[in-house]
Amino acid sequence: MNIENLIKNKNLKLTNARVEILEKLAHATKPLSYDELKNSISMDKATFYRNIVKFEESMIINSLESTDKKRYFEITGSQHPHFICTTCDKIECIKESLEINLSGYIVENIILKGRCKECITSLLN
Amino acid sequence: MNIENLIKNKNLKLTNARVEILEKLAHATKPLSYDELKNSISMDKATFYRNIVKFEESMIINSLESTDKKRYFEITGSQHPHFICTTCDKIECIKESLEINLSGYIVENIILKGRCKECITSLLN
DNA sequence: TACTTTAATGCAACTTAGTTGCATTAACAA
DNA sequence: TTGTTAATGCAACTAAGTTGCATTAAAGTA
Repeated sequence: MNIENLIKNKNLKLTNARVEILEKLAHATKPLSYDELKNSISMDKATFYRNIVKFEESMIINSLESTDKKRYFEITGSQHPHFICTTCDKIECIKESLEINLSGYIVENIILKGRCKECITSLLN
Repeated sequence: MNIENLIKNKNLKLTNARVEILEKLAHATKPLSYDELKNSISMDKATFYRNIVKFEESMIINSLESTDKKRYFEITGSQHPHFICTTCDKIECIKESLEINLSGYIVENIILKGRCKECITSLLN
């Protein structure tokens, strides 16, 4: 599925801003914040955030709140857990699946907080 | 361990503000935000947040970021996962332990995001 | 293709959770 | 009791994200 169909299939108007945002997120290997995207996109931040709302309503993207007060955005699909390091604030995608079974709830996202490999190593030195 | 010892054992000065914050958090059944605490505490918000920093450094409390842009604080000890509902923003403590094994990382907190029982029920009606 | 409707956009002003500077006050060790 | 240092209150600030409004552009229709 290409970006244009991703937008059109949700009955959203195809605009440059929407294509730009989804192109960047589709090529990323981890969730990105507005702050990380702003230099490589050309729209106003109001447009960015209004499109983020539309994308989340349509479940094209999902987001998570980090320890640095920013929201991070990611294309939905092949959902996976995320790890947020409380020492360096880095966000990583976790490849291995984590078998959470919690009856009665619908779990959409798993976020683990703690110390990442690099921060554990530098603590030891 | 009472509140006063909790503070003194970390070599923090015993102040009214610190006792107040920890009293409230110790009696809570879920993590609380400044917004939820402000009417039952008597200090300025600057004092509140500066003490939060001290408490987190000393690992007396820990915190999590919710979907409502607020931080929620909780006494550390008997660590357990949390569930944040992406529909109603409610935070719940999860009783059952969730067996996460992720080699190389230190996992300090598990946060599950999704739909809570009440929001699933009201979706069906 | 031109026309029409409605939604998307840019800009600037705003909101609000959390932070900081500074003068004052209180904890606590000697 | 006093002296040192950290904690506090107040007010001003910061920054991620939101909103109002006038303008523009998408896309359905003739």
